[in-house]
Amino acid sequence: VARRSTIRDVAARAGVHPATASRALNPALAGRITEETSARVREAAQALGYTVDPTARSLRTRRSGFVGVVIPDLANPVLPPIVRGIEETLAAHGLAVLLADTDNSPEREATLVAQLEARRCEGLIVATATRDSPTVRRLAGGDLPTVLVTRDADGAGLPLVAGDDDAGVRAMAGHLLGLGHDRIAYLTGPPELSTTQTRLAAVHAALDGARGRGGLVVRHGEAFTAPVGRRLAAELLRDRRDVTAILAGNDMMAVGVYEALADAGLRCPQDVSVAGHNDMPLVDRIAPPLTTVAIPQREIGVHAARLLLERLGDDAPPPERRLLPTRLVVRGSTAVPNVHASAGNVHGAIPAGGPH
Amino acid sequence: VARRSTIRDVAARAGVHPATASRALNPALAGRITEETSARVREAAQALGYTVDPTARSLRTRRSGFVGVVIPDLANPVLPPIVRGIEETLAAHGLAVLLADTDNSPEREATLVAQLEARRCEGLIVATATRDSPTVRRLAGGDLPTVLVTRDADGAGLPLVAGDDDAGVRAMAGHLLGLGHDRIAYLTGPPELSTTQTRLAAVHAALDGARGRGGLVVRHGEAFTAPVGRRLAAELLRDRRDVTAILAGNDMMAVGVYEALADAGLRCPQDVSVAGHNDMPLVDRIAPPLTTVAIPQREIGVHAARLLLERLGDDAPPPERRLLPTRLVVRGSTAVPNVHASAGNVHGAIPAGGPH
DNA sequence: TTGAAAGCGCTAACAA
DNA sequence: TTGTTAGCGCTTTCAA
Repeated sequence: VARRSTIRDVAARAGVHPATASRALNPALAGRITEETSARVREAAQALGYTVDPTARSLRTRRSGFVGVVIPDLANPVLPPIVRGIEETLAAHGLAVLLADTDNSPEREATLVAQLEARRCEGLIVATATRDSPTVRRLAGGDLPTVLVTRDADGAGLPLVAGDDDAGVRAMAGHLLGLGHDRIAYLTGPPELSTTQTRLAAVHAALDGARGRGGLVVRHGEAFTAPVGRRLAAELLRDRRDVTAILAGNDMMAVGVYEALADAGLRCPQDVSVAGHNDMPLVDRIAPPLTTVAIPQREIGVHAARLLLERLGDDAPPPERRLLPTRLVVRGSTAVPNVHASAGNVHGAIPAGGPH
Repeated sequence: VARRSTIRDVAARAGVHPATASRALNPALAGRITEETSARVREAAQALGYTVDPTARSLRTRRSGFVGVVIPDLANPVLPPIVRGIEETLAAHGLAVLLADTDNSPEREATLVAQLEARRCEGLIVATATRDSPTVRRLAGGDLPTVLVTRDADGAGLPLVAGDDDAGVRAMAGHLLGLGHDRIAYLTGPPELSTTQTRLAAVHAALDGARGRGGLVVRHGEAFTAPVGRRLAAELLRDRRDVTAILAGNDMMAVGVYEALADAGLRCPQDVSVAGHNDMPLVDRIAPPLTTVAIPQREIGVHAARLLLERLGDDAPPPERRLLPTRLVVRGSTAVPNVHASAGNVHGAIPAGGPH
């Protein structure tokens, strides 16, 4: 096994001092070195197959070249495209991604963030935030550049990139009102998540004033999953058989709502309209195809990475909240209330709003 | 911003030499140090909030604590659970995951693997292998411990963890034969992937001898995607209207087949049965629910990580090919040929085979 | 523009 | 069991 060649080997071969070789190989120092010397060094490096040892460089420069990405659960279909967007963007800037999956546990979040700090990450992109996460609060106070994605933390003042849920949910509410619904239920997740709060606030803003007051029922569940959606919908249908539309906090919950409707012998959309949020893969193929709000996942990742890159620079701009445009996607799960739909379902996509 | 404390600070506070402090903090050296000294050092470390600098340690020990995970496309729903399994298992052993997404490009594969090597990863888990990947061939010859997942490389002799596709496909073929199908088509991906080869070989083994010879038609496409599945199925139906069952290389292709059938005015499963492979999320909710082969994704990740951990040790065992049991999942997309199905669809899961 | 010297923080080898 | 010494490979002063 041949020993890996070092900067000394390169220097020796080029007949210069290691420091000179180092400088010749550093693009930032171009111009401060003779082109001839530089060429000789590059040639030597090439011949020896030299690549810099990032560990040694890190030790010296105090820059690790790593960014930590903290996610709640990679199996959540919203996240992979976001992670991809982050990874691509950072890789283009020579930064590598250290992936940490907390499995939705605050304790694991604390541990993993501590480990990422110990590994001297240059920055963090955090998708795990609960509104009151102590770990995130600590990060907000510290000097490790941090950007939140998808989920916000109260009062932390950290930069955030997310879909414009407010506009998306308002567009969805408008769509339902336009169809003539006035007994609408909103099934959502735990209040600890900003996602829950933001979407719920938008629902209230859009529906509280509309038509006969009291037309909106809200139910919280402990997670954004199909089983929880099913349970909430079942309970709802027991109490309030008169609802004409059920808005789910996300697509998985909507799938659970489908089950509860089937259990109750109700048809979607003829008896009850259902809508989701996220537009995850295959929801356009389920029965009925789900009306939902699409969020620009990869773009969210790209923008989060860009925001972090900005903050890694010398003059970090003030924390920015960047909300990317969502899109209302109308499919077959929503229809005019109490009317037997017969013709083909409406398909289409309507912009729901831009950054604000 | 307070300077981070170093081992020297800890040593000074504990009144010992830095080397002693280092030893006291190293669990592997327990017993070779006075318990009293050790306690004093730990106390000092605690008081100062000391955490070792992994960069400096790496430089000295020549171990980075990183494992590179190279995947073709994180947006492919099969992969996230595998990555999770890997990440969890390695994290439990103090190893961090460096994620690299090649976007299915051999060039990016080469570049990213080179970068992971440059970063001194201790090992690699590679899911991008094409059967003849030069990059993977080079890794097989080198001394960087490498484990392949899901996709094998010809003659590289590298350890591999994957689902037992052979058993899974044979079980599926048996299921179709059992229903009475004899005009069966297999739509699959590019021959460069071992996935294609393995599954195709199993299809041949199970179907070539069965019933009237010539009953099997095979078509290759350039990718395992819905549009490709749709195109292949459309072409197939143009040439061979008599097929009674279409076996798709994976679930996404199967979804494309659904579209082609609808385009051709054919019903599934009444006119043509369709089956997939992978059992990705929501294929149980599409219309009709897809019969498919489930693969133990997270388990594959866990075993890949374990195999790598073994090889990181001093006495690496010989390369092992570990195939994990798959499961035939029968849903509503397969039925007896040429019979109008009316009753509820069959649901169930049958073990398809174990490791061999 | 280049060379010399030093040191990032840690731990392995050797000595006591 | 502990201390001493040295050096991992690199880059950045400082001096020429």
